[in-house]
Order: sequence, then C-alpha cells, then structure tokens
Amino acid sequence: MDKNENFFERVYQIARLIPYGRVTSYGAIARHLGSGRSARMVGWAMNASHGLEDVPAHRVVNSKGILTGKHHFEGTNLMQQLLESEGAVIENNQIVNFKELYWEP
DNA sequence: TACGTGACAAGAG
DNA sequence: TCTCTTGCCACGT
Repeated sequence: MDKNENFFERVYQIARLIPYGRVTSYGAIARHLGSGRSARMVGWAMNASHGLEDVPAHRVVNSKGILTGKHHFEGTNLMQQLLESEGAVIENNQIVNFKELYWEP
C-alpha cells in the first residue's frame, strides 16, 4: 500500500519542489528517482496527480520542452496559460525558453 | 497471475 | 539530421 504511494509520492515531491516560473522534464525526475529510463512511469504518476493541487504537473514537460501532457488538462491551453503566466514562452505547444527555465532536482 | 497500457528517453539505422 | 525501435517500471483490468 504505502509502497504504491511511495513512488508516486516521490514524483509529487519533486514536482512540488519546482520553483515558480521553472519547468523540468520527466527524464530529470525519473533519473532523480534512480530509474533514468522509467520516465514513462513519471507520466503515469502525473496522471494520478490530477486531483492534487500541490502537484504542478503543468511544469513538467518532456526533454524537448513540449507540453505533451496538455491534453490531460481541462482546457486545451490551460497548461500553456499557466506556464505563460509564470513567464514561460510557449509556441506551438513547446517552451521556447525551455533551457532557460529548465530546473533540475 | 498475466497482459496491456502510459503525459518518455535514448540509441541505432 | 531525421525517423523508427527498444527499454523501463508500475498500475489497471
């Protein structure tokens, strides 16, 4: 039981550590968890974090800085709106200044 | 218990 | 340089 939340909880914790106006990638989180190539699991954990307000999933994108998961948000551009609100520049579902906002745990 | 799925990443052709 | 394939791990059915 607690094991289940354990892995998820770690992903949430990392996401919660992301400062305002910063973004990170699934791979970075996965690598921090010790499973460099299990980035898919990070996405899965994010899927479970929908109802959690403390998890800024909109700040988590793939290594390209593309808002891959925006499809999972309520609005079509909610994820983009949130990121733009934080000073990010989104273009074509991709963060233009991704490397500038890139934050590693 | 076993198979399929999933918001990715990296390597090889 | 671009596209395709494989690997990875845990959850859901």
